Amino acid sequence: MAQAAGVSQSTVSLVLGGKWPGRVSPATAAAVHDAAERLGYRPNPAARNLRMGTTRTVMLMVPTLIAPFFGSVHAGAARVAARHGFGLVVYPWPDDAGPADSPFAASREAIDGILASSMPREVLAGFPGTPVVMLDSDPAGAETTVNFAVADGMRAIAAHLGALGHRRIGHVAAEPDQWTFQVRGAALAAGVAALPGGALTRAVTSIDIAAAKDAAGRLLDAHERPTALVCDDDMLAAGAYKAARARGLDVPGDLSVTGMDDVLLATALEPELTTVRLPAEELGAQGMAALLELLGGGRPPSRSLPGRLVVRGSTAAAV
Amino acid sequence: MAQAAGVSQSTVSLVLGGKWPGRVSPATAAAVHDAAERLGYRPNPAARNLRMGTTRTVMLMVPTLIAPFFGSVHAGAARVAARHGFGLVVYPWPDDAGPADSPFAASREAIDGILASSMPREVLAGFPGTPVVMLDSDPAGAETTVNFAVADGMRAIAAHLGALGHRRIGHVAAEPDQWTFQVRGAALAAGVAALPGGALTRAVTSIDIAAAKDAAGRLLDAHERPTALVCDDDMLAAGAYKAARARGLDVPGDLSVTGMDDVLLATALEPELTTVRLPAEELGAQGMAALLELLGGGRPPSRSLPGRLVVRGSTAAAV
DNA sequence: CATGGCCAGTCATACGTATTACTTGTCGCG
DNA sequence: CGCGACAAGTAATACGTATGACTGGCCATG
Repeated sequence: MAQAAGVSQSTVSLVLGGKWPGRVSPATAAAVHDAAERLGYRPNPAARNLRMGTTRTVMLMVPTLIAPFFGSVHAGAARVAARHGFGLVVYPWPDDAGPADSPFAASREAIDGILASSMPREVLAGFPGTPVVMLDSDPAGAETTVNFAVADGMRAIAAHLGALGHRRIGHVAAEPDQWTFQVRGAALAAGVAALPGGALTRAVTSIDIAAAKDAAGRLLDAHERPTALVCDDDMLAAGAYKAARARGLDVPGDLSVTGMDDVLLATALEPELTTVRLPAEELGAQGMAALLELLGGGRPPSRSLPGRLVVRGSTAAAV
Repeated sequence: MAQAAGVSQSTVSLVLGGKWPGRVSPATAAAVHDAAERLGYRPNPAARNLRMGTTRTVMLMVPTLIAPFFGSVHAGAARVAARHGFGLVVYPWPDDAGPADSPFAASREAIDGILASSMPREVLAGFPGTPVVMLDSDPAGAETTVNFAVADGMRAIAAHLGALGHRRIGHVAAEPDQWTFQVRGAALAAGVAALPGGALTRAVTSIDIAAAKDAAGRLLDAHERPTALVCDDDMLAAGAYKAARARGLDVPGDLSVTGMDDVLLATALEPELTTVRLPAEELGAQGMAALLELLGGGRPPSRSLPGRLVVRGSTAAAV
C-alpha cells in the first residue's frame, strides 16, 4: 500500500488516521486516498488499537433478544456506541449456562466494557475487572446503574385505578428474582394501601402467557373477585385478558387490566392496553453513554428515567 | 507476565494458546496458568489475530431488533458464532440512513463477514469485497442465501382454508419491496387459483397494526365479503382481528384469519392465530454456519428451510 | 550570508501475540 | 563412548498501525 502511493507507511497512517490535519500536503493526501481506493485498502482496526490495548468493543448482556423490550434497549445502546466508533456485541444469556460454559466465554476478553440489562449480578463474576454499567438493576451495588422509575409508574397505576373507583385489586406478579419486580410489587402495595379501603391480592407467575392466564384465573376465582388486575408487564396482561375471556368477563366492562412497559403487544391486544410506557431505547442510550464515560476514566452517576402512564381502552370505572 | 511466571513470552503463548498440547511440560504449564490467574492476565485478542489479518468478528444486519423475529434470527446466529469463537456485532439498519452515513460506517472495516437478513441488496454496496450470506432474500443473486420455503407455507394455508370450504379469500399483503412478500403473494395467488371457484382480493399495507386494520377493513367492506383473510405476517393479523371486531364479526365464527411467522404475538391474540411457523432461529444458525464456511474458503450452497402449518383457533369452516 | 524556524515526510520503535527455527539437555542404544 | 532421537524451552521475527524523534529543504529575518 505504501509503495502503491509512493510514500512511506508512516505517511499513509498520518493520512488515513485523520488525526493530524495539516500534517501532510493536500497533494500527497490525495495520492494516498487514491491508492487506497484503487487497492480497496482498509487499515486493520485490530492493529490500530494494539498500542492502546483496547478493542473499542463493548458487550451488551441481555436475557434474550426475542423480547422486543430488549431489542429497543439494544437499539438505543447501538446508536450511541456507533456514534463513538465502538462496536457492540450482544450477549443473550442462555438459561442453561453458568458463567463458565457461556457461549461467549471464548470472546470474553475481547471487550472493553459491559452493559448488562436485567441480569443477575452473578453473571458478572466471570468478568473481573471489566467496567460495567447495569441497567434495570438494584442500584445498591457498586456499579453505575440506569433504571426506570418503576415505583412511580406503579403508584401512577394505583392512583389511576383508585380514581376510577377500584378498591379490590389483583396483582399478577412476576417472580421477584429480578430487582425491578420486587420494586414493582412493593410500590403497588404502597399505592393500594394509600387508597381508602384498598385491598390487594397477589398471584405469582413466570413471564409466560399461559402461566399468567392461570395466575390471573386464580385471582378471578377468589371469593371476592377483584375489579382490576395490575400486571407486572404487558405480556402478563395478555394472559389476564385470556383468563377474563375464559370466564365471560368483559375488559374493561367487568374487569380493568393494566400492564407495564408498553411494548408492541400493548396495542395489538383488544382492547388496547392501559400501561406505563418505559423508554427502553433511552435506557440503552443513557446506559451506553455512562459506560463510555466510565471507559474514559469518568465516574458517571446512577440515574433513573421516568415512565409515563398511557391510558388506553383496558381500564374503566369500577362496577 | 512472562517474568512473573519465570518463563519466556513464547512459552506463555504456547501454554495459553492451547494449540500445541504436549509441547510444554505440565509443571511449566501449571506455573503459567497460576501466574495468569494471579495477575488477572488475559491475552489481547486483537494482537492474537493480528498476524492472520482477521478480526474473528462478523456483522449481522437486520432492519430492526424490535421485531421478535429478528431477535430469534440473532439468537441462532449468535449461538453458532460463539461456538466458533467469533464475535457478532448487530447492525439494525436505520430507516433514514444511506450506506454512507450509516452509524456503523466507522467500524465497517472491523469485520470479516456479513450476515444480512431481509435487507435490500443495496446496503451491501458500502462493503465491497466482504463475504456475505443473505437470509430471507432473493436467491437469484450471486451470494449464498438461506431462505424459508414461504411458497410452500402459503400453499399450505390456501389448502387448509380450501379444505374448510373457503372460496372468497382476502389477502392482507405487505408491500412487495421485500422478496419474501413477493413470493408470498404469488404463492397465495397460485394456491387460491387451484381451489375450484377460488377468488382472491388484495389490499396492500405497511407492516403496522393500524395500517393493517385499515387494509383489512377495505377487504371486509367489499360487496362480496371474503370469508377468510390471509395475512402476510402475524402482526398484520393483529390488525385484521381489530378490523373484524370493529365490524362485529367473530373470529373464527364469521371470519377466518391466518398469519405467517408464528411469533409470540400469535399466541397472545384471542383466539390464538393459525399461522405458519418459520424457524427463525434455525435460519440464523444455518446462515451463520454458511458464512463461517465461506470465510473458511468453502462454497456453501444456498438452502431453503421448510415451515410448518400450525392450526390454532382462528380458522374454522366457512359459513 | 548565516541562522533559525517551519513544512512535509521519513525512520525507528512500540504494541502483544503466534510461530518457526534454534538451542540445550537427557536418554537410549549400539 | 558416540550418535541420534526427543523433550522442553527460548530467540527471533512477523503481523499492521501509531507516534515521537528526526531530516532535508525552503524561506524569512537579521
